[in-house]
Amino acid sequence: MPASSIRARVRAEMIDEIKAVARRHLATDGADLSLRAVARDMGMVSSAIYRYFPSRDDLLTALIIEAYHALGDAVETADATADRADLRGRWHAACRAARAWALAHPAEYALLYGSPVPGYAAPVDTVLPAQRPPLTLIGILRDGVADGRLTPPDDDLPAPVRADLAEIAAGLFPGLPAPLLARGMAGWTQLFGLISFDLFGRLDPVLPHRDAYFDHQTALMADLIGLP
Amino acid sequence: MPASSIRARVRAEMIDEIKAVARRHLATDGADLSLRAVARDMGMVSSAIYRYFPSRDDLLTALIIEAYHALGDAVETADATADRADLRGRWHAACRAARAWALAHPAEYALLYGSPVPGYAAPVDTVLPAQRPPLTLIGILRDGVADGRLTPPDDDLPAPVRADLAEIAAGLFPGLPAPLLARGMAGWTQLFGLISFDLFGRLDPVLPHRDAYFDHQTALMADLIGLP
DNA sequence: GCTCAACGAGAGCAGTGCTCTCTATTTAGT
DNA sequence: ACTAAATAGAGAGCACTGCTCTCGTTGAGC
Repeated sequence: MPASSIRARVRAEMIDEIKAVARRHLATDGADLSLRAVARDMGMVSSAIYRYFPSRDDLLTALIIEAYHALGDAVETADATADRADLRGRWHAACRAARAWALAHPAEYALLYGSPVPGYAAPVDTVLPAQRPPLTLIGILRDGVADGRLTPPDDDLPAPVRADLAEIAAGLFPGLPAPLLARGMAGWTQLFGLISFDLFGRLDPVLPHRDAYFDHQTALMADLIGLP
Repeated sequence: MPASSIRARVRAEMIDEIKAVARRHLATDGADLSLRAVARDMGMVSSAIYRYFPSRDDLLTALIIEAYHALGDAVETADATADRADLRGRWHAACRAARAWALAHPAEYALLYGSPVPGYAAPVDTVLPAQRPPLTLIGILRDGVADGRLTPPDDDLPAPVRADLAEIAAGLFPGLPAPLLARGMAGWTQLFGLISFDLFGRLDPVLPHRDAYFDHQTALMADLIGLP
């Protein structure tokens, strides 16, 4: 191993440590990450951080990508662990995994799905990781259609909506009918809304039994989709 | 009119103007409201603002309450304008009004439904205004049950969920069965998710026909609820 | 061994929310 | 009508932020 790589390795470790400290700050102090506080925690001066991240937004972007992957991993492994033939079981497992991750990492979830930071535009690097959770969910439907366990609905969609959805399906879920894709996206939208309301304290005072409520609501969407 | 009230009137006008300028800043600069910038726009120095609002959070709270009422007004009048007997028409009108208001006031919507500002806890004054949109939506279901146009579903809810929902119904929607309330809340959650995805740019590149998509998705929820 | 890039420290800039003090004005009480 | 008190605004200042620039130091490649 050439000597040059030790500097590169130290650099990579520094980047990792900065991200780790920043993630810790997110968890304790909330979503407004202070670069200077991160630097202080590392015994560095704030300008030194700029050797590794050109700006605070770039650090945030790195954290966002990592968070998307963490959430994606959680959802995908939950789905993969469930019985492949049990579509409804997979749906519930994936939904519960997403909610569990969000409850365990509220600040990171807010980073991903909260209101966009003013002036911050999500870079292209984030769009693929961001697609993983919905891709997993709708992948369940595609599997169901493929092996005949799930009979797609026959909604009459407005032509332009059907065209848009058909294009999406052609690119990501070959063979998935547009009406079913629409219902799957409804399920994903619902999942996001459920977790957001849960996390941002919109229903905890009025609904003490939130786990059971969540399960029932995701079951409603499973019904809408037609999961057996 | 006693002379004392002219000072009070000027004060009220000042408060209104501060809120108006702040709202304008929200619309142009995004959600991170700068108190100093508002003061500059009014030809005042920043400390003078503190004669009217004890802190930046209090100014934000005032804006939030106003925004909730603006959204609530939009949704309620849309519902009230529609044919009272046409439950599905009322549902769509209310949903469309909420989305239209959000698209017209994205920064204020983000203030209401985005990730909570770190350290900012919504005061009690906001909870009643915040309930207006979902109250309107579920009020449509209550009306439907009351006049027999809407037959409630017979889902078997987990006992604790049924109890929680029954308590909510007892307080806000007497006579509304718990399973129907659950479906109505699903519709509200879905509406929030739809608008958020739409507003925060999560589906505009992939779904050009967003109006039609929105209508179809809200129709799906109307189906789930059972609106005729 | 020399050279140049990388690194960290430090100072500094413009901006933020907020507090405190000081002055002018308006209100209220006698 | 005069005085005392409440109110409004200005200004300075504190601690903090992201970010830029300059300065030595250190380490890697030739």
